[in-house]
Amino acid sequence: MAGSVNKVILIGNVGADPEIRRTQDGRPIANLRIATSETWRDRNSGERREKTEWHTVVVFNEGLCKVVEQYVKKGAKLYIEGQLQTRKWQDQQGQDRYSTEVVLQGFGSTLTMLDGRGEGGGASGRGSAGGGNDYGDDYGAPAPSSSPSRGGGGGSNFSRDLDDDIPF
Amino acid sequence: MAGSVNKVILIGNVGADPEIRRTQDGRPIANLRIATSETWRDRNSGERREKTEWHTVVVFNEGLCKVVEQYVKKGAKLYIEGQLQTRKWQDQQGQDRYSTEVVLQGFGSTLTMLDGRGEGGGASGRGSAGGGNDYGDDYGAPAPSSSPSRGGGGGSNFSRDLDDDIPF
Amino acid sequence: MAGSVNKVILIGNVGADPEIRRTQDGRPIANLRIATSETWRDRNSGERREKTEWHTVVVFNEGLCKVVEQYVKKGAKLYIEGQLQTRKWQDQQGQDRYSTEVVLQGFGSTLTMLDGRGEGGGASGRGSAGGGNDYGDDYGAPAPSSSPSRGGGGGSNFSRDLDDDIPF
Amino acid sequence: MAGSVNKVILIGNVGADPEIRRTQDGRPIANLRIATSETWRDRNSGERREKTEWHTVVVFNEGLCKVVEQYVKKGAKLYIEGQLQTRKWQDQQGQDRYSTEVVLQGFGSTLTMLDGRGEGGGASGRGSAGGGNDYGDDYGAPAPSSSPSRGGGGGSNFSRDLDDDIPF
DNA sequence: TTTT
DNA sequence: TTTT
Repeated sequence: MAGSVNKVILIGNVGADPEIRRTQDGRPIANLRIATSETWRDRNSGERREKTEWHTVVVFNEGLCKVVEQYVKKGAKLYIEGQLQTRKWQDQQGQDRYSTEVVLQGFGSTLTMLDGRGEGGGASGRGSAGGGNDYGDDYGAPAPSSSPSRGGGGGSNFSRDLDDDIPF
Repeated sequence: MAGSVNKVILIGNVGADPEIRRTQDGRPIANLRIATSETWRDRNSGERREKTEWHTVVVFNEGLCKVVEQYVKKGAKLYIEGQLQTRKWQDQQGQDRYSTEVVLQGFGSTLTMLDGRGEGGGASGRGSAGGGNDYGDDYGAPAPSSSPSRGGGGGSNFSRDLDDDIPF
Repeated sequence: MAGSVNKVILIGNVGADPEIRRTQDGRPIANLRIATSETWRDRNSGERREKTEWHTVVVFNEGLCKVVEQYVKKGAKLYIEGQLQTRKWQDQQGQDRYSTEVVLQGFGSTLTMLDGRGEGGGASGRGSAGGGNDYGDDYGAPAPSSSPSRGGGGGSNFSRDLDDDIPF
Repeated sequence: MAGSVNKVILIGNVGADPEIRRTQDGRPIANLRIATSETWRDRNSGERREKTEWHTVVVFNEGLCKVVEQYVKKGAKLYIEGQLQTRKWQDQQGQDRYSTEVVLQGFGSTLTMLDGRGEGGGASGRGSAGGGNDYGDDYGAPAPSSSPSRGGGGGSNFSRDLDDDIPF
């Protein structure tokens, strides 16, 4: 479909240290749980109320996974830009189940640390994405804020991620 | 949590005529299924490939529900701005299940028709939201593009929606 | 025009303490300068490079102006959601000049503090916008994160701001 | 600055056929004027009012420039995702002037046609950006919806665009 | 200068 | 289940 947009923007806090798994062919996948919350004052009682929403974020991009692995800890405040994706799976009873996740994978996906933790000596913006690979040519301090690399090394992660049916 | 953002932006097509239900106290809730899709060219085969993602959109705002009811039909192209929300429910076996939806409810939620269908004589932007109610003071043709009303009549839909545990 | 979107999202740091002015009829207007920056590694030299962009942000909303006045100081990190607006003015030679600003005024505009400074005892999200006025019914600590109020008191700021030709 | 975001999202109509210029070294730059507008009903008079905002959009990305050149005509409805950028220039009196533009250049920039005009036989989403070049490997119908290519041919446009001081 |  |  021409003219389609699927974008999620979150600013929230990481609920637990991220898990990093690997596909059979060695590519990393990071899983994050991020909380966003709203507070408001109840019209009747005047009490302050809060509602927290938990989001599952899945990072397929190799460069962003490195950032997650090195810098993102429980409690970190992140800016996330990704896409909504619902995947189907079977539970133990063989029933179809669906899980919706915020996926950071291809073009336009970003993860930025907002609380300045873990910065190993240098700031980095998305501009660092200008090279073929955000991190491979980065011999100095790694980048705590970054965008996915594309077209690096043996081909784009993006198209392969869509082609393969990665078991996750 | 101060400093939290939970935002979803979609541009896609409606998969079926919307369903409008009502809560016990008469407020409307509209359900939409929206498809977004990406196409790309496979690196190896050179073939064009496509992946469609389906999103469930739930509209709690009364004014937006009217717009949905009157103008949104199967096939319509929409711009949606809402929030991610996951709700828990029990299946027939009594097991916990979770569904993630794009909710249009409070501040910042928008729904805009992008294909010009169904426009009953007048355009309307989000500026129409300046009044106490987007539609109540709209003596002419209703607005196919709009933002939620707030503070109208007997209280904010928003806080009541969050307070009540609406069975949907 | 039906189907129009004009949205700016910034995360950056405030360059100087904000200025608050007032219109003839007493409504506040806050001006902020916000810096965003990108860093990247030069492909040839391998050096890290940085480019900073400065944005002028104008806050018309009364509630958001209070937040700015009380909490936003030089150096604060903010999340801003507003609209692009270009206004025409005459310089001293009588020549037409144009200035483009990020305006926080009506529906969908937000300002959120991301560094936790200035929080006077309670967090507040956009949910607080559910009432007729975000701050007037806020008997406790004011909210450092908020969305514009609408429809409060003597009418909507939004429509009046658009109707009036405020000299700013 | 770690943790910086500079994003503009527009949906609007193109006011005139785009202009395409070239830098000394042959790279294309497209200029677009895009109108967004809001309509609302005046609180007092009840009249419908409209305000149109004009945006200058500058496309540096080579692939997106091709799309603009081939498909974007006066009147087209576009979705644009870019960055705010203010550049300084001197007028004929030697005075400093500033122009703020929405720049489509590097990571995260997108241009999508929303009205289906000009589509030469095949849809293309941002997924097409998975390859080294969005258009170079596209021997079939060109893509009316696309994302910038990166890392194609003799280096990233992005870093060179930032390095060079392109006279535009 | 667009669009509705 | 949409759209191209």
